Amino acid sequence: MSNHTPKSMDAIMSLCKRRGFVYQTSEIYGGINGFWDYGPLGAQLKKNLRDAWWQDVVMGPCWGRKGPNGRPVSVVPVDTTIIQHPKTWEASGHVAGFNDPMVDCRETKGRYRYDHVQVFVPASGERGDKPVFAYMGDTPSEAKQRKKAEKTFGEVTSVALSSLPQPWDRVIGPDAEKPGSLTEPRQFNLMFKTYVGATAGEDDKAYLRPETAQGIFAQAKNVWDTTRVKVPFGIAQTGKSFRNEVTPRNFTFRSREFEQMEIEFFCHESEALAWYAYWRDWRMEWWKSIGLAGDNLILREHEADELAHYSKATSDVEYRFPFSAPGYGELEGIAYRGNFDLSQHQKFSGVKMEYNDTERGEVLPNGSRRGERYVPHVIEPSAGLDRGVLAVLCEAYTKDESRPSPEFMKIHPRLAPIKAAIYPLVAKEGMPEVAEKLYEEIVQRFGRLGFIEFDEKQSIGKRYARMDEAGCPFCFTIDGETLTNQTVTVRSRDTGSQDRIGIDNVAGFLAEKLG
RNA sequence: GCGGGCGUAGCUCAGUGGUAGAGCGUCAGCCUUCCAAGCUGAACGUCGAGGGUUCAAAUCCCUUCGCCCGCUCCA
Repeated sequence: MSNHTPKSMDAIMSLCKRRGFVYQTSEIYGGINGFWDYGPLGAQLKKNLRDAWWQDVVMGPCWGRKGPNGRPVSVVPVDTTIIQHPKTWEASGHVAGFNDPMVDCRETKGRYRYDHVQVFVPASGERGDKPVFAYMGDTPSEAKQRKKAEKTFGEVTSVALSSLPQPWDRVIGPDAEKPGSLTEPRQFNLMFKTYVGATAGEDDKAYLRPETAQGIFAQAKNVWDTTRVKVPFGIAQTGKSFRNEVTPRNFTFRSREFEQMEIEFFCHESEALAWYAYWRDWRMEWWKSIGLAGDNLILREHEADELAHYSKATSDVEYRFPFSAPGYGELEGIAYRGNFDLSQHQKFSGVKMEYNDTERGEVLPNGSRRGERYVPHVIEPSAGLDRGVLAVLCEAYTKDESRPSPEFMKIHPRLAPIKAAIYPLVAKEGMPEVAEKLYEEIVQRFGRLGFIEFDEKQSIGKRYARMDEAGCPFCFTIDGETLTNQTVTVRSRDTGSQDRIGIDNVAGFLAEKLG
């Protein structure tokens, strides 16, 4: 199982196109880098995944399991705008973080964050005409360059590249052999910029959000002021975000426009680590429950040196995509962010982000509590919806040359865009009429979950094969026997097996299988 | 952003200077009482786009866009 050959990404992409899961955006104009559209089946698949998340996170959080405080988990939704006050992104750190100047190396083609490049220079300060040695901290270049520098100068000291005057003719790049290969620093704007107002100028510039999280943080106070929620509780949101990725790559995995499913779960600092572990473990189970079971899915705890400065713990749910194998690509990050974000908004907006927790503090004579005011800590399970769809597609793609349909999609019934197909075995002897009647009943009952197919054309094998590629889990076929004993066959996509059930039991069968 | 590969029908690909092709899919008809994706037929292409060379360009040259792979990046 663990050493199966990776699936072909090309084959998956071909199937996605020809069955209408994913198309390239603006394809008739030659496409545009980093943007993808969903076709009919893809749009429904994506909606089903989003709905599954919403159902399990907002409507019935964590499958009704109690939290570490012994109470049901409480989560409420919001829907915030893509364009927000520009100060939002100053507070969040994105304006700074998304504007990192980079330097390139002409010799090695390497690229480095300008403010992270250090240089070994003589400790004496006497440099003369000799070259100095640039490096990136905590990379192999550090030891290597230090060795060379010490050989040249003896005792060395480290200064920031930015402290040296340009052009850097005598600077040897971190991985280069010759001096003078580093370019001037260049700005990369990773946030999409736009202008608010029809006659807007530079003063009216705004950004398309690079994450949905900040809309939640910015409205957290409104939510606890107006909705009677009590800490601990979560706020959830799905929606589009935008990042001008340097290198969009790997089909839809790194797109410039993408959809997130984010939870910010607010709690008291003393309970935060327990909640962190709770969310981390449940989110992992959730991904398994929608069909990503097996060794392609892992939960990876970040090492201390990998953590953002404000995070006390972070883990990723990762999937082994065909293009990342044998490595993994991130589906969801679960981060304990302290109270960094709310504190930042408090600082930048001047609005107090403190929650008045009336269940804490000393007990007063009348039996109530004095209360405790604090800026809540937050656990952030942040998932990529499009990445989830991609993982589901990759996991579902199955090749079996022994079948009439050598390629088919084993999409979990809960997510499958086509839930069921109703077929007359042949288009005669009254079978189409019976099938149509069943079809109408099934559409009535299950049509809100996904597509229900009806088809009486061509041979039954051809129709089954077509459903295999579309990922439809069950086909119900009306045959001659149906007319005499009121039974139909259920043909299962994954095994090709057939079972007879009563025509009256079809709805019950689907209700059980579709969840 | 750099380097490499690729771009011809919905999909997979053949065609390397001289009338745009195949298989699959799609559609129609036939056949078919459970894999018959079988049979017959049909539709579908400014050969990614723009420019150039040539009597003639899918084919050669330049530019550009997109996809894939490797670097780089991923707050």
